[in-house]
Amino acid sequence: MMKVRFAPSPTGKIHIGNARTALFNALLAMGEGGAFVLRFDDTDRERSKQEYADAILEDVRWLGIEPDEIVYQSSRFELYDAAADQLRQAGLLYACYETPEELERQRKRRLARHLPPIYDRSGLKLTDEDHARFKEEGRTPHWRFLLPNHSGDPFAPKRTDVGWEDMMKGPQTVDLASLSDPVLIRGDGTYLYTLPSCVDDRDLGITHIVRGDDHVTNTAVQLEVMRALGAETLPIFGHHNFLQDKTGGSLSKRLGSLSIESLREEGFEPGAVASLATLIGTSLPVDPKATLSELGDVFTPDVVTRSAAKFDPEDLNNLNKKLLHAMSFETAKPRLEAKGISDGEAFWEAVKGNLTIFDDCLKWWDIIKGPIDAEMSEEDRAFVGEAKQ
RNA sequence: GGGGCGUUCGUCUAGUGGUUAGGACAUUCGUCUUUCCAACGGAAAACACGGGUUCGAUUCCCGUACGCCCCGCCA
Repeated sequence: MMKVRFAPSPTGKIHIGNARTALFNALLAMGEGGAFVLRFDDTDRERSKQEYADAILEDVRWLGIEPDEIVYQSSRFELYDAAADQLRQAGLLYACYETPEELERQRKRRLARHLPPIYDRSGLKLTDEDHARFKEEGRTPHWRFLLPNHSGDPFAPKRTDVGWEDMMKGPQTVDLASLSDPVLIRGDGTYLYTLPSCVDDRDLGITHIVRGDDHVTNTAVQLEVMRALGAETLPIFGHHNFLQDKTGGSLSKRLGSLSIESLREEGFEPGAVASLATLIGTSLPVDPKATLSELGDVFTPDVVTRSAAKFDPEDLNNLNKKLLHAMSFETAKPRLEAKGISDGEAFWEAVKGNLTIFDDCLKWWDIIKGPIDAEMSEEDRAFVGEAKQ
């Protein structure tokens, strides 16, 4: 059975770009009757907060995704410990004692010499005495995974292409010789996301992974970690393009107004947000769909294009407007009642298309809140007033 | 510095060695409607730049520019 996951780290609120990743996964699973796992990557105890996890769950549900399973990585450390031991025994996880400052210096030095800023594996050269001395000094190591980019001599790496068939980008290859051995465990003993992610994807039986294309090189590393852990079958990966703001900048930098939470509070329909998040950056027409299953009917991974797509929040207004226009009173009724409008059918019909003011009202409770009353004609004001009572 | 990916109407995109370069959103005009919205119909709007291959390049090749991503004890 197909099983997908959305794995945010609960260190903040999610925005429309994150929602896109969640939606792609959910829609993929939906088409195959698969399961959706919401996994909180909260191995960073400092920055992870339960309130963010709760907020993300609320956002995901608001978009129409009900997780079949919710997992916190913070409750699974024994599994990661076991995996780390397994790698250590296989000689694939080695201790290093460089400080972040030292590593930074080394990177700069290599860059200055026009060399790729890759870790030189000096940790592998440490003798037992070295380790004992560091231990005596009270220094704790961070641990790196030895990438299989050599034939026997780790100090003589050679081009090693790792490839996979990407659901969205087609055939991909990454040269492991162009990467540093990834740190799996920090000096303080906590895990970076790589190992837990691999362990969980295996143990939870994740079959398909869709995520942003900033992860393409990570995927090569993770495929190797999974192989080293003895995974019998590897997940199928898909990397989607990113959304940019109007100016071509990164979306995460202007999280505020585009967080799912604020869009919800502004009164946008979940269908409008989900439709835009899903359909922008694909070859599909950006048509509002009221439900996830309608989106699922048209979505397949191959419609996602390869380059970043500029995203204009204005489009949300139009989608929302269209959705409201098509919305029946039955569907709208609970929404109206929640706002304290008892006999709302006349009001709803008015909002849907019989009033001049509608053009200015992109969300129906703009009308109720009344800030635009001044722009209304006498007639319209009387009509709305009547409908509201 | 190295590597990867990318660049088609304002935006999201389709597509091709010879096409009127197609669609969607937005824009605009019109029809309908008492009016507005909606609906329907029409219009305007694009192949990043420079070389090369070719009878012919938006398409193939090389280069340039620009953008994004990766090369983190972030995810």
